[in-house]
Amino acid sequence: MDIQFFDTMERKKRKFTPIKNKIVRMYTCGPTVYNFAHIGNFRAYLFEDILRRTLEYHGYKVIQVMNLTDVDDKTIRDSIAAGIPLKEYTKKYVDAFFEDLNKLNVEKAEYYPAATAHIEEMITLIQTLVEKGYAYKSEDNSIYFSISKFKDYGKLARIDMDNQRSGARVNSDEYDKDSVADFALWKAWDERDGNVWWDSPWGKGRPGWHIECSAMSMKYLGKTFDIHTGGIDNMFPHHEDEIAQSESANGQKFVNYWMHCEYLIVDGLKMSKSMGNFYTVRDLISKGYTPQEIRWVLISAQYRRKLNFTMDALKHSRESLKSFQTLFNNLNEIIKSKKDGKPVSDIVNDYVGNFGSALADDLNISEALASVFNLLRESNKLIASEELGSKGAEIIIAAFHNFDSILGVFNLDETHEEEIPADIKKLAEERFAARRTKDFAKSDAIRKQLSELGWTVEDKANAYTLKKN
RNA sequence: GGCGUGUUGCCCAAGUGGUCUAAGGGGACGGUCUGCAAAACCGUUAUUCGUCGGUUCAAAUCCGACACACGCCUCCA
Repeated sequence: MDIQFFDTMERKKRKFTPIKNKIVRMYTCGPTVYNFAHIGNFRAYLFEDILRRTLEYHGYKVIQVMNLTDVDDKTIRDSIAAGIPLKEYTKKYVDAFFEDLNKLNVEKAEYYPAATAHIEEMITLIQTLVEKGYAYKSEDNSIYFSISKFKDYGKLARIDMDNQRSGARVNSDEYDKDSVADFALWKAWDERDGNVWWDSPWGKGRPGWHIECSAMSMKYLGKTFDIHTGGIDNMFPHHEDEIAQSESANGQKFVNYWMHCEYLIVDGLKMSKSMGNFYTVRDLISKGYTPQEIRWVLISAQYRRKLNFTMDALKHSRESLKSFQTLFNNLNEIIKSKKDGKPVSDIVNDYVGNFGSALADDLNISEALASVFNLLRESNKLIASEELGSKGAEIIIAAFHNFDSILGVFNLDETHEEEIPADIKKLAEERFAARRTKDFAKSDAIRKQLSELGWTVEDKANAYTLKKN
């Protein structure tokens, strides 16, 4: 099946063809580890996860790199403020990041290179740029990239530098740049950096932000690779600068497909670290939401659309997931029953086919989810009319396994049963007895009581089930 | 000032020239089932896609203008 992605560089959908047959080399911009990543960050990482899983679903092997930016203005500033060495300070957030990724069921990338572990590679790359005449040294021994030397500068973001505002403020430490948009490849040490510095041919200092991605992508993926992703805010200047550095140094195309994830907004407002209106994954978990619920909300809108995150949406995700779980429990019961039923493979194959082709079309998750919900409804219909046999139930469960290889939100492997506290169980038994003797007044009273305790009773002909509200 | 994006039912959200009297989810309402509920299922809920104009045999989909919202041009995914 053809896969197509919207390529930011060309601003249109393009058929995806990897450089090497069936192998996809992909670079995904990772976190700056100076704080807990927020759900806006995770929207981007989940987009990348869906991308990765979709490629794998369609038979590709993915080699993914995600960088960890563990040295920059903010990590230095905050570690000094906290009085903790940089390495130790960032480790806390690196660990937290992996914990959160794990909770959200994000597949592991092949490489998570840290910037501080690749200073040598960056220095080598900067040297190349200096030798080739793309970079210059300022009075304070910083090295800047001269965008006027790279005539394609602005091609990704479609920015014509001659037309830009020259910026209301220019940092005092950038006074000696040739042009305002020139960016640092190497920053000479100053006292604000404390004891954070590395030796270089230009004296002690530290790398600029953009250079790590050029150096590390080259090391792990080669000079030209297939896909580069990130949040849309990374498009300019970060990705533009990466292109300038990489293509100037290597004299060849940097990336074949650029994919950018739109913002997540919260209750209609832009969310960013600097505005402080952010939720972290751990915030939401401590409010009682599950990682699956969070994942469901964050993947449920197509990546190129703004996603408006609300608590309502989170609550709705709980309801949706619950109805799937109910179906899985019912299917598992039918499988155990070994009974005969109607053939289902035609209808299941249709929905599975639609699911795969929807995602192959620039990750159209909405259309893919429509298939998932359609199969949910069709399955419930078959169960309600008692037409579903154990063979059919197995086929349906297999289809949901197939969906979940990309969605990663279902709990399919075991029948999911809630822990029922003894006192709740006792009340429910009492109610069941009352109901059997047709003492409906008592039965209804206990049901109400249970509901207030957070449990819903569902009656069946000669049984009942308990579910958490 | 430059560049760019969006506007689809009560809410979320697909669809980007004919199969659209517009997928899917949520909500609301009515029904089936049930002692009553819950769950599940069925039905109803946009002849219409921000506004106006144009192109076309044909437009939510293309073009233009306008309105509103938002983003980037400041090391925020």
